[in-house]
Amino acid sequence: MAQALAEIGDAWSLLILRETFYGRQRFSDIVEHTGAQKTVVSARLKQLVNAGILVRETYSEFPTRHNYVPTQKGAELGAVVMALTAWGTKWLDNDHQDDIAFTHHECGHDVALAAYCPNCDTTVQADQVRGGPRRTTTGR
Amino acid sequence: MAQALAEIGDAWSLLILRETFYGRQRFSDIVEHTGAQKTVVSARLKQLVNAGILVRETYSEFPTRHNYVPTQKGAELGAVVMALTAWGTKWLDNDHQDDIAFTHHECGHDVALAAYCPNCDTTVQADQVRGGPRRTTTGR
DNA sequence: CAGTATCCTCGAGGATACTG
DNA sequence: CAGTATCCTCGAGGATACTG
Repeated sequence: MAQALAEIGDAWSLLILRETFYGRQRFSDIVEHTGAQKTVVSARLKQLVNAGILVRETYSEFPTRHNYVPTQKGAELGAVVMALTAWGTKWLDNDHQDDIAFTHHECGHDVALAAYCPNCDTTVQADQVRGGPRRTTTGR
Repeated sequence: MAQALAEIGDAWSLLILRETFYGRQRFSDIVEHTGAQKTVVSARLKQLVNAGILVRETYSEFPTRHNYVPTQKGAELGAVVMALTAWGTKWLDNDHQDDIAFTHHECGHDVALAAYCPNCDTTVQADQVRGGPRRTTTGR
């Protein structure tokens, strides 16, 4: 997890990534919607492209226009965004202006994150989930 | 989500929180296992307690000993930790020394995060999930 | 629009030393 | 052990101006 956090960088990266999920994939859109400085967006975008989380696609040469599109690796950070959004919605008295909705493509309904136990083949309530160090053969 | 990120603070907070999930709830344990400076841990702990994510429990007066225990609000950040860990495991070639395992209390098996559609009453594959702005601003 | 180049400030966090 | 107090450095990011 520490490495995941290092790879993502910081909050700006996640905010930028969310914009690309929305379909806000152009530089100016991202700057406008995240409220970050252009220099910051520029730096994060580079970092995210470098990490293989986004790809830069040039869709117009004259004038120069790029889209920053999530890769598979980037798209799978959607779970992190979902978890964060769900938590914020539940625990923070925020306005939901900028919230992202994740919907089931087939039926159009909102999906939620849930813990799933492959053994019992059921979703598991949070209070039935225990966290602990993963035991490896290499030990401590 | 922006507010959630603000409330959490930064990567250190999440790393500290994970330790408390483990059961590493004492100051020195946290310092040792996160590798953060004592000043940093002290600051983050204060911030997390203040945000209602952790509570400080004194379990010994002489000598002074405290446990930092996740509240319900804090425990529910487990989903964020799970999402981050799962992503790191899949996409980063890391060593899993410090990984946290989340298990189904009833059967002891590992649980995974999944998107769940209440409408269809099924878990939904990632590629069947679409993200979009919640407020109907017509998308573009 | 889509950035890069500079300058400058300010605060986070490392190191170290101290207290209860 | 469980922190707090200081000092100091260094780099992130705001402001502003520039290029293609």
